[in-house]
Order: sequence, then C-alpha cells, then structure tokens
Amino acid sequence: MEPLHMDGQERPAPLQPLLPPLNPTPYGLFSPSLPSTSLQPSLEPQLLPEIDWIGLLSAQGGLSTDNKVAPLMEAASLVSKNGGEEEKGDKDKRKSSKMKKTTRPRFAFQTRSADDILDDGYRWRKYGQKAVKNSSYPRSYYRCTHHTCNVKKQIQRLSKDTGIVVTTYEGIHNHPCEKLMETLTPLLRQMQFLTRF
DNA sequence: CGGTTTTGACCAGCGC
DNA sequence: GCGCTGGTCAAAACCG
Repeated sequence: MEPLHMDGQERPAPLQPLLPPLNPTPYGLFSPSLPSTSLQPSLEPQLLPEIDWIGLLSAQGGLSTDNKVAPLMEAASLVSKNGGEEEKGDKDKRKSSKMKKTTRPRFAFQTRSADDILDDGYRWRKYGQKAVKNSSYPRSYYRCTHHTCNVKKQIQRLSKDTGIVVTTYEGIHNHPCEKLMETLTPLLRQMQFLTRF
C-alpha cells in the first residue's frame, strides 16, 4: 500500500499545545453521557513529570525535548500512510508501520477514574498490553473495532497518582460514534415528528 | 459460536 | 553489533 499523503520524507511531527479533552473531531470523540470518569484537562495545572509524555506523544521519539513543558499536546494533523484508510493486515504492513514515524493526529489527556477504560462511545478491542519502563502499571493498547476505522488508543495509569489514567488517542474516527447515534436517533425522530406541525 | 481479552513471541528503532 | 524498549501479532482462553 502506498501512502496517500506522503512525500516520501519522514518529518518530525510539529506538536502543538492542545486544549483537551473536548477536542473536536469530525464525529466527536466523547459521548455526551460520559460515565463516572471526570475529565481532567489542563484546568488543573499538573504537569505529571513521571509520565513519559515524550514517549506517549512522539511516535518513535520524534519530539524534541523543548516541548516537555506541555503535557497535553497533539501531533501534526498530517495524514499518515494509514491515515483513515484501512490497513490490510499482513506482516509486511506490520513492518512498514514500524518503519515510518507516524504522523497521524495524536493527543493525550488525563482522567481521574477508578476505571482504566473510559466510555467514549466507541467500541474498542484490546490488542496488547506491555509493561513500560518507570511505571508500575502496564500500558494497554486498543484499536477501534469499526471495520474501516484505524484509530488506536493507549491507556496507562500513573504510578504516582494511581487515580489518574492517561489516554492517548492516535488517529481520527472516520465513522459516527455509535453510542452517540443511539442516544440521538430517538431524539431526532421526536424532533422531526414535532416539527411536522 | 462469535467477539473480546490475555499473553508470550516477534520485530524495528534507538542508544551505547 | 548488542541489548533494551515499545508496539504489534496471533493463538489460546474466556465470555455472553
């Protein structure tokens, strides 16, 4: 598979400060009915030095150390080799995906929750778990279960403050949020019915 | 029985 | 070149 929007040159993803967590995406990342999870964006100026933000946000270490000041950032919105397109799975693809630095949209935020997995309305399938250095908690890897969607997320709990979960999203969903649609459909129907008169 | 989770193995990048 | 680390695969186990 040839990259759609690559000029053949890898480039470090220009990271920008982000104002999470309600980062607007084409279909919205978060359902309106977020559960017990309390989102904790930059409102609380915790820098959480024990989190490896560099590692989380820069694929293969593409972030310069100058950016350490901003704990919550997103990567370039460049579309990568896979961006939005489904990835035909075979081992060559796996290799090539490691070869290139990912430039997909990528951002992280922290939540204070007893549950590792916050319900963002999408369906995820876990495909891996790894113990990470300098953390007593493993990092979990999830992939969106939608056929054409290649969005991934990583979830890791802080070792210092075990109440805080760091979620890193990579990519943008190319389909509507199922739960959101479930919630909104009856409302829309009702509105359509009422506006007929 | 189909979808999801678990988990060990594999692989590539990076630093030394 | 080698070891470490992070990310992914895939088979087996698990679950509703």
